[in-house]
Amino acid sequence: MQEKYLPQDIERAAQAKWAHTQAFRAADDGDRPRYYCLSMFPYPSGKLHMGHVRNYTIGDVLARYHAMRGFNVMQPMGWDAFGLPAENAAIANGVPPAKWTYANIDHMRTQLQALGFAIDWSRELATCKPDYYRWEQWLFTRLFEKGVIYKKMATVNWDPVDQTVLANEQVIEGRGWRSGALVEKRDIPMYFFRITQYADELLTGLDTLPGWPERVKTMQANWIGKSVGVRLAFPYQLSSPASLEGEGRGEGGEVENGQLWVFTTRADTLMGVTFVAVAAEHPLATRAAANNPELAAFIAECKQGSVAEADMATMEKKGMDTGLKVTHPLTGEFIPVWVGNYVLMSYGEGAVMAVPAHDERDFGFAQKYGLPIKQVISVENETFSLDAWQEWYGDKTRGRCVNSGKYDGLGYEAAVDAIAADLAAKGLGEKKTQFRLRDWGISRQRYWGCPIPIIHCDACGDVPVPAEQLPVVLPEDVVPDGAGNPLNKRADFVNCTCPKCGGAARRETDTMDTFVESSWYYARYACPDFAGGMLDGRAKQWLPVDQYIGGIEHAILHLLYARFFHKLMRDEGLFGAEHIVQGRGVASPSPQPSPLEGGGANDALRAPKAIDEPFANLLTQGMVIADTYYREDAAGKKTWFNPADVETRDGVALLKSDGQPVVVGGTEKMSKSKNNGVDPQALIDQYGADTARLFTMFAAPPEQSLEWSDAGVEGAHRFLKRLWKTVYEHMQGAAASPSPQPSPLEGEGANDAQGAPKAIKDLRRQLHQTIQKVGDDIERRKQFNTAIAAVMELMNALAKLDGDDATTRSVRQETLEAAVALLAPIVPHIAEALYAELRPGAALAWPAVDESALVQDEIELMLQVNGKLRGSLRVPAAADKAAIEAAALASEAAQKYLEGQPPKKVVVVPGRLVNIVV
RNA sequence: GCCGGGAUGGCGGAAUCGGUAGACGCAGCGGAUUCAAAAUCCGCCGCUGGUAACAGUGUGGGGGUUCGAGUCCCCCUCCCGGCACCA
Repeated sequence: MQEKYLPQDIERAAQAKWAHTQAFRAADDGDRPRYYCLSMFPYPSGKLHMGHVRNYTIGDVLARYHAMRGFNVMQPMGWDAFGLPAENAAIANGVPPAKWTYANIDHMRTQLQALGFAIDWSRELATCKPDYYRWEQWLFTRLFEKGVIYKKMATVNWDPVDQTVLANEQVIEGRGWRSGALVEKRDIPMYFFRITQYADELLTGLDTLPGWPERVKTMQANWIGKSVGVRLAFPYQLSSPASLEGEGRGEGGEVENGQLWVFTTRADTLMGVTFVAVAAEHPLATRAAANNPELAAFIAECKQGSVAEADMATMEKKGMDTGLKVTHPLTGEFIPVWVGNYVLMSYGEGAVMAVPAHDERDFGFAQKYGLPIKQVISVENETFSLDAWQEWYGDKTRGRCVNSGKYDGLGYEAAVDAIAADLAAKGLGEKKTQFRLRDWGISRQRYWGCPIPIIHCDACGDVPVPAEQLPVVLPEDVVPDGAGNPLNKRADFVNCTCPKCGGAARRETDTMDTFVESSWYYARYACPDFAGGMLDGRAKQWLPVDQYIGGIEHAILHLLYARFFHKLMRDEGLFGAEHIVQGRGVASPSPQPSPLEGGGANDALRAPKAIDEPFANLLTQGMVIADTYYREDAAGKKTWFNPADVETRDGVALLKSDGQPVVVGGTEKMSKSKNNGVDPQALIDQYGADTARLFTMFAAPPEQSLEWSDAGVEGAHRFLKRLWKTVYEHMQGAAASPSPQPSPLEGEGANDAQGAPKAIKDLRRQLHQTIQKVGDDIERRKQFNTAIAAVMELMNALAKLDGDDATTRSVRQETLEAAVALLAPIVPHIAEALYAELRPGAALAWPAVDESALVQDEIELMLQVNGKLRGSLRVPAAADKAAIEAAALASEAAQKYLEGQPPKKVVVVPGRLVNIVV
């Protein structure tokens, strides 16, 4: 055995062996239970970052653990290859996005392979390849014909200088990122997925996902935002535009009757409405602005700035009176109509009824513009005052109606019911369930994406591309210049013939949101080579994904879209005909298959699973963060330095190149802008993949953010060196000993109460406790840092075990074999090499727990007096409560505090503590 | 602004069901080894007082429940993620 731990050598050898034996090829057939372990695929941005290393190591630990326990594991990998950064790189460097993307993929694949992940590379896919996106286009055309996809107008960020649509990310403080021009909102036609049709199922489906983090389910539920309220109308009469002002009834001219619809969850406050507010894009606002230049200017101002909700919600609330009046649906009173910059056209009806007395935002608005505030809810012992908003004004749980005529005295629910009934009788309203969730607009005015398979024909309208003409191939030789979609300039792409009438037609040049590609890739991994359709029978066999791993930042959008897409594919019959109808699939997910005992178990077939949800278990990992360092010049411009170029001496951070100090700027998410990314490649080159893997798993639990630390990496590497050395010395001892290599102790031998020395018994107990804990930490708790800590403790204990007799050497052998196997999912290369030394020719197997080694005959309890720790107590493991209490009271510590008095109370928690209250 | 999460020694973190706060690792300090250094090995290590035994105190801040609270409840502060065209 080699004396030194040489990670580069053993990692190269292990990876070569795995490649040669195709060790990670998932079998599509066979009767071993399956385990589908999936990490979110990367965007091929250039090179791997630490977040990738962390994500894929977590997945790899789970995949390798399950493989060791006998599962048929599938862990695939692919590339989320369409997207904006490729276009940005093209603008910056003049390289076609396709070329840039494929080069990045090649480099990153090499990096992933160097980390030794147990990936089945035969299933690799890239979303920018026609053999992938053709099926997305195919599904689009099916859904378009079914009406699940439809076209409507939607608002986008428009850069008036670059003449292009901007992503929210490209709008910096209301201005275009390249031109610096003030961004405008502009309405353009887009295609939408009718995700709201599935809102209820997406909400109730969350209850069938016990393997998802509560917080992700809560976020999704809030995002879907189901609320029961009342949709109601404020009738109005408008005369011809010439006389729009005044009471709105108009003298002379044509009278137009209309209804302004709003949605409210507080119909009980309807009698307190003092104005209604409409969005700037609302038809009524447009109408009123026609001959009101001041209002038109205000509407134009509202249309400036980005469409991002965070911007909308934090800006100053502004409004303007339209001069129009509507009538209250119950009282017939005239109510003024305002335009409000805070009213969203895309939610509800694009208009809200304002009750300043009982809505905080309306209250502020009314105060600002001097609009009336009318109290219609009161709470006992509370006094209403116009001076300031008070919490109870908006509380619907405690109030009763006042100043509301026949509704006075009613509580929230009774008032809503009564008012809804009266509105319904007049045909001016009804109860309605409203979702916050909006339909998913997928049109992007960008080049590097999946073409939307629609042909525009003057005679036939929007015609979906027939299946036999798919895929609509995206030309890959295009270089975008940042001004508009370059596809529009490609006559060879745009010009085509209408599939219906054969006349000249134009191809749609918008591409799809890249979220569409990432919404179904998990299913395609089951059958990436299937040329006859989107999915084949293998998808049904592998799905749902047993374990999905990815960043918490995807908690809502990606995970919701993928759940939605899964249901679309189900209803398209892609998982088998029996699942087509909603809700007719298997009712609830089966529990996780339990690990196989002994690794064989042909009968432990995977139980039937629900096909309604794509991901049975979800793990959301935290970010990787690192220190930032900078220097500031006279003009206040900061230059950021990479942590790799900085060293800390005596608590002062110095730049390595000039030895001068730099400012420490705090710990932040690794990013290009702060130049604090640590390149995994440098780490692998210096310490090897196992050290990189060990450190990322040890430094923090998966769900928390992970702080980068060079010293921590050293520590991880040191542990692996020590592990290597321990095995080496053990093997040297074995070679020198007269007896052949020791076999590990099995059960009885060393464990016999009289036979074995205490040190041996204690170590074996710790060993088997550790086996139990590590399995539990990996499989149930998914907390790998404590699993590693437990093995470290075991190794520390082993180091203290002296002796060279046969029994000691056998226990040492048993302990080392188990420790190496327990670490194998985390540091597979070194484990492979050490196990080959400890057990030549044997395959790595998960160690079994020896229950008899866990038995203890005496245990230690802590002794508290008044809840404070005052001593400890040794009692037989079998002692009952009375015996423990007697022993506790008799103890020296108890006597000291009791001072001869009887205790007030004694609390005995068997196996834990005794608390004496004096 | 809205939704979700977090805060524990000098640092990363542990404490799994309300029961020994600080496991494990890093840094630091002391020692061994060495001509010396690196590497390695051994020991110490929350804070305050004390030579020590020990005592007090301590999980972002304030209050509460309990024999007992890092953990449960109420209020507050700060930090992070998401907000529909970044992926």
